[in-house]
Amino acid sequence: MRVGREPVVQAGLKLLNTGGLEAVTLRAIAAELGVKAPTLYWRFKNKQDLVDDMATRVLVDWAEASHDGPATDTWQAWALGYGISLRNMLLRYRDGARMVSGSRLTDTRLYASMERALQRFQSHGIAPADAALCLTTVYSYVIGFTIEQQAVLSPQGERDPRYTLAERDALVDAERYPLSRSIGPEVFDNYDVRFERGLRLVVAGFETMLA
Amino acid sequence: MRVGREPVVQAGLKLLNTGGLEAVTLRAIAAELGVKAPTLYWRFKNKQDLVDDMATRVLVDWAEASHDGPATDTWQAWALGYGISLRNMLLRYRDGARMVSGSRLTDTRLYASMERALQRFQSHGIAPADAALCLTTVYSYVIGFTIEQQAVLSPQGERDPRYTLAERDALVDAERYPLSRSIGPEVFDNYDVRFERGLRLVVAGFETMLA
DNA sequence: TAGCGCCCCTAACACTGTTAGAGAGAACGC
DNA sequence: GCGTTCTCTCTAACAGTGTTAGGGGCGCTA
Repeated sequence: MRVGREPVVQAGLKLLNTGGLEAVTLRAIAAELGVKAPTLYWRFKNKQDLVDDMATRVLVDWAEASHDGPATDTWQAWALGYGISLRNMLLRYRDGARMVSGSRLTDTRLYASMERALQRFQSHGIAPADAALCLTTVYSYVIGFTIEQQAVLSPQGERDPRYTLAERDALVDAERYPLSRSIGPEVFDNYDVRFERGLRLVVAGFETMLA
Repeated sequence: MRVGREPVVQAGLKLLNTGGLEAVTLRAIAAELGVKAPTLYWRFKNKQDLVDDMATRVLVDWAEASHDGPATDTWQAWALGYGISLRNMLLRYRDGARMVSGSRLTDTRLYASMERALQRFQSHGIAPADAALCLTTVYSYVIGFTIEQQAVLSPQGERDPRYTLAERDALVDAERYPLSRSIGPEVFDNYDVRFERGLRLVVAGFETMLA
């Protein structure tokens, strides 16, 4: 029992951050632990099993850290924090959103966190079924938005050269598509404020739906 | 000039539908066209270049078919149709959402469609910057939601055995997590109505934000 | 001491995307 | 008509991937 599951997951996350999802290879993870690739099959059924664990670990960290932290008086503020902290956690890892979106989450600690979230909504008079709609909608939005962002921007803020604003301007004919061109920064930049605006959209929509 | 880009893209989409994203391999595509794999490099810089074209073609089909079709009197109805038709198009291909989310879109016909969308919003007195917020938020939501759905459900409606409701119930302790357990169908089923509810959330939120 | 189960190894298989380089055949300039 | 060049496809190969089969050392227990 020298090399358990946990060190393998940690090595995988380290590789994820340095080289992205393509760099997460069984041989590289094994090398990180001073071991050969087939050894990993002693702990994991296959690679997807390992990646599932990596994704789950990221979400468990999120759920146990920020998620339950500050008690807010309104469910709106709490829902906003839910989405914002989720995105922040995904952004801490390169390709974090892509990894989580393609993985299966198993750890029951996630259900504990979900349970507390539903309780919180219920204490504000919101039924679990409605709360679930709000949470899953926010979740989908965060995943979709963050995948898009991480395809363009690295965690250090450097931009994929194929996605620069100048590149886009060269492609979009200013005379035929003036409106599309004018919203360039609105589509390719200011991710933080754009994300929060969209998130507020969702929460506000849920609010009006309850009424 | 026997094998152009277009037949290659079509062969790729065919393989995508029969075997999912993992089945889209250069050798398989080439075989589909009665040709060997290296030939594809005459038309495409690399595999990602090819997949980008596949994703773009799916979105162009969507934009030119349903998107501009029926003239609706309210922008709300139009925005709903935007999201619904986008999801429907993604669902027509296995792993459609995953493929689109990871690809770069280049065809300028997409900008033409975007331009018409912005015009439509403008004719209702909505500034392009605001319209862009609405469109990108809906887009992110659709991508995130559909990725999640396609990870669980095949286009023919059959379910990945690891994601059955019974499997979930076995994992979620009914005594400790009663609320989480009660929303099982709300999280694992009824994708169509759940999607539309979430979409209405977003549109309603944009509506209240304008006021 | 004998056996057994845990852990890690080497070797190999069937794939993948990708490149180098050769050759068939049409198109072009002289 | 001839030679050259360009377009397209091929074979062969490389480095790398996930994964499996099977061997062997080490420590525990009977």
